[in-house]
Amino acid sequence: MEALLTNLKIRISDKIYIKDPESSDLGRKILKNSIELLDELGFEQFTFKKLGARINSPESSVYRYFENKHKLLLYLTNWYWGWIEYKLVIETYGIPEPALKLKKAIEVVADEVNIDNRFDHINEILLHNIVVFDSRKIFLTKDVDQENTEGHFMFYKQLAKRLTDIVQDADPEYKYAKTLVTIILEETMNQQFLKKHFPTITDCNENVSVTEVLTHMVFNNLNINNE
Amino acid sequence: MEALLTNLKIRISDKIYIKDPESSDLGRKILKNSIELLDELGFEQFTFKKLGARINSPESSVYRYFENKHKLLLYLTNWYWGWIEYKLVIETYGIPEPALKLKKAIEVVADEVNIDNRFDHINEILLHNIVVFDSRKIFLTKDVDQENTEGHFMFYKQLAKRLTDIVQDADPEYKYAKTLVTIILEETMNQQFLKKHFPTITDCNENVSVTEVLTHMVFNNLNINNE
DNA sequence: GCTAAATTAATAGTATTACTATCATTTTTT
DNA sequence: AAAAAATGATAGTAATACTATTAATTTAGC
Repeated sequence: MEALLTNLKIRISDKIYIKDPESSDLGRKILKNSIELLDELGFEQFTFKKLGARINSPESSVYRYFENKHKLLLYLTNWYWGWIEYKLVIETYGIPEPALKLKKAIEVVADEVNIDNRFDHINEILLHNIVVFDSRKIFLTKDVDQENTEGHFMFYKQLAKRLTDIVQDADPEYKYAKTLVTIILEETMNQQFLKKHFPTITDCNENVSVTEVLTHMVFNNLNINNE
Repeated sequence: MEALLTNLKIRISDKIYIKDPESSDLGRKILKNSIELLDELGFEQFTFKKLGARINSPESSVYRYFENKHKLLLYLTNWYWGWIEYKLVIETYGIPEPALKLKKAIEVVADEVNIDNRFDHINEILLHNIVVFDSRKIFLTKDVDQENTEGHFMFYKQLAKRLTDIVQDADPEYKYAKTLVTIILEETMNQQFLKKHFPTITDCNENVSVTEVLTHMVFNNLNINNE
């Protein structure tokens, strides 16, 4: 099965890029190196000029792929959520029991990330760091609403919807499934951030995983027969 | 009691500003107008030049109070959390019953904000909008760790600690009090944000308040006798 | 009420960022 | 081999995020 799925492509909306970065050597080089550079510098310090210097291309060439660095970050986070959704579907497909399915779903979202060899030139571990650190910045701008109508956050919303269905399947009576799901998604990232930078105000640490805490919290909230 | 407390001052660490903005007319003008302008423009579009234009002072005068706009935002969010902590102490002081105290605490953190006449030149409603929208940006920079050691996030951590004690009082057996508290704090803001910009992925709306949902979730998690 | 000290205004200047434009060169397609 | 497309090399602009300097004004101490 693994072998069959090589050279998969996560399809990102063409409104996010000017020229599909997956369609050329330079484009793929931009993706690979922007992930590495974003991880190193953070979003604020990252510039197309620095990226250009790193790949020995003028910044104007980068601008032929992405309008600006915000769109590039948008591309990468969409890729990340698309990838998580993809893993979610595959890994929960064969599980008939709703509670077990939910348990697995939380693992897919919250567990530590490993390199996925099916996708070349994307370092999923570094990308995960970027998502933890910078992904909220794509929402938190004055253009949210317009970007939202343009479908720039589709993958995230789609993933939230899919998870909501799983929660609702596990407990059809539960009233706040949507909020519970956004808490799972946001707090996965937030708790990972706190664990690293503010260890005194979180219970997550070397021995207690984010998955463990969130799973506990979710199942405590739901009313589930067999668990 | 209200009257007694007029002209209170929330003490912000002097490492955050160059000159105390509460100490002069110009300083207070900077605070008042930066809150309004940040609310209008958002953090990214806000500049000291625009602020200067609004208050008819050169930007160089603003730089005498704050090193840069990041520090200004830090000042304002610290003020906000200091204010919430202050309200928390006052409003929960007389409540002996731990569960009720916790209930009240969540209200103080998550309820809609009103103008507090004890603090002139600070519009708490606008400030709350800024906190919902921009406050995460003070953490999410490459300098977090250094800023943290310099005590720039004291108010937030202090508030988290105080809330953790209240949770632990209500249920001494609960294992994940710290994480529960950071979820209350962050999701207060996140759910308010979603309610406004992504209503399809949250249960919070006109009729269902953020306080209600978070309270439900917290109490569902804890093991509490009388409630 | 005067002097000194501190604060603010007015103005100019610099390095960096976030782009856009142009044209030459290389690569790809047919 | 010619045409089309992509990339490189280079230049330029407006805005941002500051720093510096000097003049004018306000405030504080006596």
